[in-house]
Amino acid sequence: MRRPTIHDIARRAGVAKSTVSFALNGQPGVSESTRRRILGVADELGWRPSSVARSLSSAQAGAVGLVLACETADPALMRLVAGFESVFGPREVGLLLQFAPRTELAVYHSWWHQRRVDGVLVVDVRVSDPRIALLGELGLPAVTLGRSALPSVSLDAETAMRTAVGHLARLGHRRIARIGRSPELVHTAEHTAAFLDAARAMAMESAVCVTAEPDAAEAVRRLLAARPRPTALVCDTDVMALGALGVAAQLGIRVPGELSVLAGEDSPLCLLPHPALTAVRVDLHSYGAAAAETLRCLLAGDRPPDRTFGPPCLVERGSTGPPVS
Amino acid sequence: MRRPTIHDIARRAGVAKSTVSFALNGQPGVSESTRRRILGVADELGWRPSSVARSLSSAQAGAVGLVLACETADPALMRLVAGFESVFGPREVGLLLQFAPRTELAVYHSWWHQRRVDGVLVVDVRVSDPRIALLGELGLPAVTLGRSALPSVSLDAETAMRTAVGHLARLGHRRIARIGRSPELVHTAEHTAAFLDAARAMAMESAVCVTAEPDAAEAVRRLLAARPRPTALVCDTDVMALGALGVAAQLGIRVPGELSVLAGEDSPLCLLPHPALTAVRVDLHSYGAAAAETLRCLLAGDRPPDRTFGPPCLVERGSTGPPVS
DNA sequence: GCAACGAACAAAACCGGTTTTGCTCGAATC
DNA sequence: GATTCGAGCAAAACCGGTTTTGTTCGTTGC
Repeated sequence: MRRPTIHDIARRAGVAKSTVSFALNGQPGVSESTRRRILGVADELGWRPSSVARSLSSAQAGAVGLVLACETADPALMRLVAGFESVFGPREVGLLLQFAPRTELAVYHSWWHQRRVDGVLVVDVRVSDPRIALLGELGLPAVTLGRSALPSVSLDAETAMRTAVGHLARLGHRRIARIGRSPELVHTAEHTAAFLDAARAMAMESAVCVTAEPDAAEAVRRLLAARPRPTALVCDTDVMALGALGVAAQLGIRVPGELSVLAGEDSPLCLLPHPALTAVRVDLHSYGAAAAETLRCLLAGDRPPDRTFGPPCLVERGSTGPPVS
Repeated sequence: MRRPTIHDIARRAGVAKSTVSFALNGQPGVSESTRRRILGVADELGWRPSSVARSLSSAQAGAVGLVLACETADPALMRLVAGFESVFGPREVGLLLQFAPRTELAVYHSWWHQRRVDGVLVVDVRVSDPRIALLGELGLPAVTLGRSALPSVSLDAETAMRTAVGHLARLGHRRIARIGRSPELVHTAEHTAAFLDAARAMAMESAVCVTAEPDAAEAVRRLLAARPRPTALVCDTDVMALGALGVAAQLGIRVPGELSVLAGEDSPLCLLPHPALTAVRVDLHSYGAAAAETLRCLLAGDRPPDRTFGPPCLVERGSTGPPVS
């Protein structure tokens, strides 16, 4: 099947191809009758613009990029990506995905040189992240999920942690712990600070934060080996929360009686175990969409304000309850 | 930062831009000394080809597409995608992702018209899938994951189910059940047939297959309400298996004593619960890579043979054991 | 009645590559 | 010594759009 070009339309309508271009783009300089004739022919031929040709002359790639560092199939990421897509998809802006465990910087370089993308979304921002500097240097428009020197959209860690810790406080917990992802992540750092703040505000007896890297189950085991043992555990991700439930089951610790488990993100996974996981729900799809919207603004030439996304809300299920001493 | 073009190189090296193109692409017709000079200048200027310009003249998009129907964040999908990427990423072929719950066909049409992609990968093939017909009609190169009229790579359902059922048979199970995804999926249909075959071959007393749609937990509950109750349950996905463990816990059914649970795919999720899930391991990353490799052949002009990927292997963990009557 | 103007369109340049064609010149052939 | 021939390169066409520049012609103003 041969795809029609504006040249074909021009020939068929008996006009110059520049006229066709003007007519199709609603530019002035074409009489109404000619415009209608051209649109008719274009429709008849089933013409659609070649994104490549348009990109070349407009110097716009018509795509945005996302580089993923981890090969670990984080379910949460997929929902973020779906959120990105909900903004760009309908606008016919492609979403280019690349996995690059250790070569993220090279990918950005490559994309920029090849003019493959108009902008990028950056997830899992680290403290003093080299990507931020590079993107600024290249002048490649970017929006980060998590605060950075670039335009960003971030989660409301304070409210999230106040919600989580407040819930546990109301249930009567006095010794709480939290397990998060790598401490190098801005997300983790912010949530750790917010967790400790909230714990102080609620006058917790103890509040400790540990990292799930490299082995989340081992980290949970160590936490639960402490004496006195924390009676509640806030897990940054739902996967960690599932893991915590597993460790508790293995150690014969009853949930929620002897240990309350709270997931810092909600997803269908939280419904699977018994008891189901109480979670702080963040709408990752909307979060992703908000980031995409911000990038869209940036690409349109505005300087979008940094946004905080939220607030999260608590979804109470069976994995949290009053501590039994 | 201005990006250098071959025109810049040509001016600097004092040659025509066609000569630069030949030199950079290793074409004959350029003397060795000129070629070296041009490569030197290109290197000095930090030149990289514009993918857009190259696409326009070569009539190749330099990208392949993937349309996802489901917004449900299936962790398995991410690993497949990572597998695709492991083939295309290093070759600087972009992976374009689009979520299109009900407009998949429109996306293919649009991509084809816009010349956005050179080919597509199709996941979750359904019986009599309209996408297959459309792709054939458009002549858009495609590889399906799961058998179809198009070039495909599929899983070895027979071996997988023989492995799973054989394991259960050796443990002494006589009444087994299986829960799978939508029966419309080719993947499900093939695994159902293979499961029933294997059950017959092992002279099972009973072997029933149900679908997890729309509510997997409810389906498991119904299965476990049957009398006599099946003593083992094969779950097509690891998420379903987690759900089955949850339901069993809720009903007070001990795993693996009263019910063995086996996951049809392995992932880190299988390690989370206690007992951890015995699984039939399929390397989804390699499976995705095999599909991508097949598409690459197709794009290179070969007609690749349909491949079966496998065989899977059994990873024994705690969720399966001899039935206690 | 003639210059000035603007509407409507054609023609051409451009984006940054690839590919075809054409030209020049030195070496080999007869 | 005139004729091929081919190596090495320049020039131009091309991909399919967008954008700038030119051209024609009817209308308006003085």
